[in-house]
Amino acid sequence: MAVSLKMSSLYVPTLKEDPAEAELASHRLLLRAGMIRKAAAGIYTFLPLGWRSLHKIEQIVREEMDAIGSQEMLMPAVQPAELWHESGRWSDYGPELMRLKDRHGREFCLGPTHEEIITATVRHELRSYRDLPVSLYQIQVKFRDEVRPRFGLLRGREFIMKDAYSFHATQESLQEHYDAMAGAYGRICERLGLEYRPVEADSGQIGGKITTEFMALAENGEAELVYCDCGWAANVEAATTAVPRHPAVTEAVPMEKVHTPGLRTIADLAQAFGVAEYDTVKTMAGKTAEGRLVFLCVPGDRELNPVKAESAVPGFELLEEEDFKTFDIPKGSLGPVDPPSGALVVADDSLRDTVAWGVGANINDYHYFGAQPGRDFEIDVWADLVLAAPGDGCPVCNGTLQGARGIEVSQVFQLGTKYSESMGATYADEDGNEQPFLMGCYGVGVSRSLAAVIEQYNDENGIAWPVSVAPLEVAVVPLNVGDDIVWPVAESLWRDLASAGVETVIDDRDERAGVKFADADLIGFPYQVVVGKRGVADGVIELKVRATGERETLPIAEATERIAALVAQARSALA
RNA sequence: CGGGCCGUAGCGCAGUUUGGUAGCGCACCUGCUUUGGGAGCAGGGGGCCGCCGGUUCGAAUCCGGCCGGCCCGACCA
Repeated sequence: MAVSLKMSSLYVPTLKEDPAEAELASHRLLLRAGMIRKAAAGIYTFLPLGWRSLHKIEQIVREEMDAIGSQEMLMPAVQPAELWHESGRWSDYGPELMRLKDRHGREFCLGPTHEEIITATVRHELRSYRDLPVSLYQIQVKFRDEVRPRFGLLRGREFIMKDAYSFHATQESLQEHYDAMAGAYGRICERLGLEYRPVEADSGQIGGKITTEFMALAENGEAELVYCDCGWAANVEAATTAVPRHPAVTEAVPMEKVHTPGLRTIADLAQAFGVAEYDTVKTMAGKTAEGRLVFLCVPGDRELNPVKAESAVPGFELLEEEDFKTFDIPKGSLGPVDPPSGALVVADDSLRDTVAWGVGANINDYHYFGAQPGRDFEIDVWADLVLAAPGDGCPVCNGTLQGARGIEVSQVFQLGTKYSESMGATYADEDGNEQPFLMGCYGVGVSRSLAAVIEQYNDENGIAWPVSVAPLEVAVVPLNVGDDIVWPVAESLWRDLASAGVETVIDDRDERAGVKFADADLIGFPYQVVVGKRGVADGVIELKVRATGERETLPIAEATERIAALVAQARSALA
C-alpha cells in the first residue's frame, strides 16, 4: 500500500499570484506551489509537499551512497570552536562561519561543513592501516552566513547537504573511492532527471587539489562553464587550457606611438582604429601580497581569469580605484612598454607568437601599435591567464567549446592530508610508522538540487516534475465531489492506485474544475486522472501527462492497471 | 560593505509629491445562483500604514534614527 492522501486535508497553501521577492522559476514555484515558506533571509521552512520531494532526493542520495559502501551517520550541527582552531579555519573561514557562545561564554559555530568533526571523531578509533579505507556520510542541515542570500533554495544560508568523508592509507585507495563517488554523483543526477555536466573545477588557493563539480545546466545558473562534444567540460574559472580561436600576428612592423584621446577601453580603441579587438592587447593592473605592481597582458578580446592570475602571481589582487592614483598609472592606457620601475610584467601564453602588439603607452591618451616583445619591451613571466570562453578550442580534441551556465549541485574533492596533518589524525602503516590519513570529501547540495530540478522542469503553468522527485505521483481529480456517480469512481481509482503501490492524492475539495486543474499543474503531479460526469457516463476517465500535456481516454476498468504501468515505467527510467 | 529601490489586510498593490484619520484586486466568512480550465451577484470580517523619536491642532504622508527586505556590484563558491 503506497501513500494515499486527500487534498482537503493536506497543508498545501498554493498562491495564485507571484510573490514579489522571487526572481527565479524555482524560487517562485516553490513558494507558489506551497512547498516552502521563508522564515528569514535565506532560511526556509519545508511544508509537507516540499518535504516529500526533498525526502525523495535524500533517499536517492542515500541509496547511491550505500551502494558504494559509504556508511550513514549523523554529526552535530553545533560545533566547538577548539576543533576549528586546530584546523586553522576559525580564522580562515571568515564571516561566513556563524559563530555563537553558550551561557558560559564558550565559543561554538554552526557547521558549514564537517571536516573538523569527522577528523576529530575518527582520529582516536582508526589506528591502523588495516582499518582503512573508511567512508562515512550524513545528510544534515548546514549553515553558512552568506553575505547575500538569494534565489530561494539556490543560495540560502541554511540548507540541507549530504556530506561524505573518506580516509585512506594510499593515494590509489583515495583515487578509487573518489572515482566511485564521482560515479555515484553522476547516477544521482541522472535519477533526479537533471541534465548535467561533470566539470573540471577551481583548484582554489591551495594548489594540487583534485576536484570535480557536477553542474545542472540552467539559464540562471551562477557558474559559467565550457564544454566539448568529446565530453570534456570545465568551469570557466578552472579551465586551465584555453586554446584561443584567433591566430597570432606574425608580421613585425615598426612601433608607432599614437594619440588616443578619451579612448579608455579596448572596444573604443578597436573601433576608432578599425582593428579587431583581438588585434590589441589589454593590460590589467594588480598587485602582489607585498604590494608590488603587476601588469597582466591578455588578448584584447579576452577576460582575465582572476583565479589563474593568482596562481601565476601568488597573492595577486586587482587594483582598486585609489591604487591607480597611488601607483600614478593611467587607467585605460596601460601597457608593457616602459612600465613603471619595479613592475612585474606577465603576459598570457597565447600572445607568445604575436610580434605586433597594440598596447597602452603608460602615458594618458597614448597607445603604441606594432610593439614587439624583445625589441620594444620585455615580458617577465609567461602564463596562462585568460578566462576560457565558448568558441575556444577544446584542450583534449579538435572540437570547439560551447558555453553554458550551471548550478553546482555537488562536488567531489581529494583533500589529501590537510586536515589529518593539522589535527594530528594518524594511523600506523605496515612498518608501524604514524602517517596522516589521506582524505576525500564529497558534497551533494540536497535542497539546492530540489531547486535545480525545478529550474529544469517548469513551464508557464507550474512545475513538471520528473516522477522520481515529484511529491506525489498521481492526482485523481473528480470534477464534482458531490456527484454520486463521479465520486465513487474517483474514490475507488484512488484506493486502487494506492493499493497498486502508486503514490496517489485525490482532490476531494469542493472546488471548481479550473481551480483543481490549475493547482494540479502548479504543483506538478506527473499524472492527473480527471474523472467527470461526461466521461463516467461513457465508462471512461481522462489521463493527463503533466510533462507533455498529452491526454488519453481510458476505460475505467483498465485505468488502474494502465496508470500503474505508466508510473512503473517512468520510475524505472529514472532508477 | 558601496549603489538603486521597497516596507500599507494572508498575498499582490494604490494612496505619500500637495498632511485632514485608509483603499483596490485576490484570498477569507454568509446566502443565492453556477459547476470540464483560477465563477457571478449580494452582504460581511480583517490594519499599531515596519519600529522609535521629532515637527504639527492633526502624520501612512514631512524630518531624524533604527530594523527588515529586494535588485546590481563587491564578497563567497
